[in-house]
Amino acid sequence: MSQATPKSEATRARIFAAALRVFRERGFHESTMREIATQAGVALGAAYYYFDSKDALVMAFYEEAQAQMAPALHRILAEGRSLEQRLRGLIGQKFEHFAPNRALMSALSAHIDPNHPLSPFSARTASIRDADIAFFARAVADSGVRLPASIQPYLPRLLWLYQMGLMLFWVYDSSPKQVRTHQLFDKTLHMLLFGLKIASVPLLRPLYRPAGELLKIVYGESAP
Amino acid sequence: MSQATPKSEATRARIFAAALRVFRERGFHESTMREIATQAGVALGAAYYYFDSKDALVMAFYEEAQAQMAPALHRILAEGRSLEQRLRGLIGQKFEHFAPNRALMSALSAHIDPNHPLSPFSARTASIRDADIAFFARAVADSGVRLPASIQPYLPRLLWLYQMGLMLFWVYDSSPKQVRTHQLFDKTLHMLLFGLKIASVPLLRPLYRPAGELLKIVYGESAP
DNA sequence: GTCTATATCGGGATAGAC
DNA sequence: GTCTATCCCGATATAGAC
Repeated sequence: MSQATPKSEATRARIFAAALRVFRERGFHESTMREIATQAGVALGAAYYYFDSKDALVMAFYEEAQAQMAPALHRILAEGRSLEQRLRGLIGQKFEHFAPNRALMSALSAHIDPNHPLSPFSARTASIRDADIAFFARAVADSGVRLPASIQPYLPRLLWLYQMGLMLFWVYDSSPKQVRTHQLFDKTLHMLLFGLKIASVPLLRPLYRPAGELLKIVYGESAP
Repeated sequence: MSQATPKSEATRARIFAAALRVFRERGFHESTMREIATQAGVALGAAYYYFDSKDALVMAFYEEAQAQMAPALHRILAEGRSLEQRLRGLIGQKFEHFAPNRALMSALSAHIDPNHPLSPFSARTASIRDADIAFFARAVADSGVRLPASIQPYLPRLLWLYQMGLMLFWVYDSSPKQVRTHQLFDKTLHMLLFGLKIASVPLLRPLYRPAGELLKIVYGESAP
């Protein structure tokens, strides 16, 4: 997007930092590009020179977050042994990382529309999403989880979706310190692991076929 | 808000109709109040006289939809005997009713934020939501479904949530005639009914307690 | 009470001067 | 690369016609 001229890189960083500051204080919607520019000590036009739109600042935020979290996520996968430890670690790390910007996140989660560039399901965010799903794939990989062949390949994507649901709940969780989310996380994680454990039980056979077909439908061509 | 003077009622209706027309053509975000007013043959001020904001037009759309659908939903409940028939009927009716405005709906489903007035989870839409959930309560009422006491009371709200999830998928389903949604509906409905049937099986006991606690947490005070 | 006309403001985005 | 000026739009407000 822009070459790393030290000078320009510094200006860009200053604008980005100012944006995060303003977003945190005011919330996304109430923040204005004018104020961001002022806070960064540049003119409005300069802000638009570096970031095509207010949304572009958010994309930068996403990308930075992913880059910053990656080492911690790798460490968690390496250290954790059980699927439970790993999932708890991965998802917990996200909560921790995004906590300071929870207010900002809430403005963003508004974008469920897969056609909106900022949506976690959009084409624009595909690379971020795929990299993220890959972490879940690694978490499952040598965990000994066995599912019907029609379902197994979708597990990483389903776990990612589960995480997104938790994040969505978290973002709008007004309980002190978001305890409700953490309780929800705890309970659902146990239910999930129990579900995986009993998935091969004969009683549940009638669920396999429709579940497999369903996943094929949902992940048919486009990919929420 | 405004008394039913025939004259004023007609103007209001004209503006409302124009808004829906413009929304359908342009999409919600791209529609302007100026164009809606022009299309309705009134001045901008008149549009704002009847509708406080662009969002108010959407609220009116929601309310009108509910009022228009109510008779059909009652009929479906009266005619249908099994839970399956009823759920299929209720949810199918929604799809049918909203089909002409699917593009508009997609712009609206962007509002997941419970704090946003237009969100299906907001305080502002509570009465619509409650009335809607009541239909699901009636669908369950004499259907013979038996769940653990810690879960049973939440069933109508969960079914409503299930419906909202389907609608969300539908709204962004780009497959021809939204076949994918209808396949998804079919499969998940069967899985759901099977799940309800086997819910009391001893094997699944370990799921009751966390599930009950979880629902208590989620529906604790605020009510998504 | 119903509506027009118009002015104003804040804010996202762009064009062109420098 | 950066700034100034400008446009467009949602929203609000107001004065006044009928």
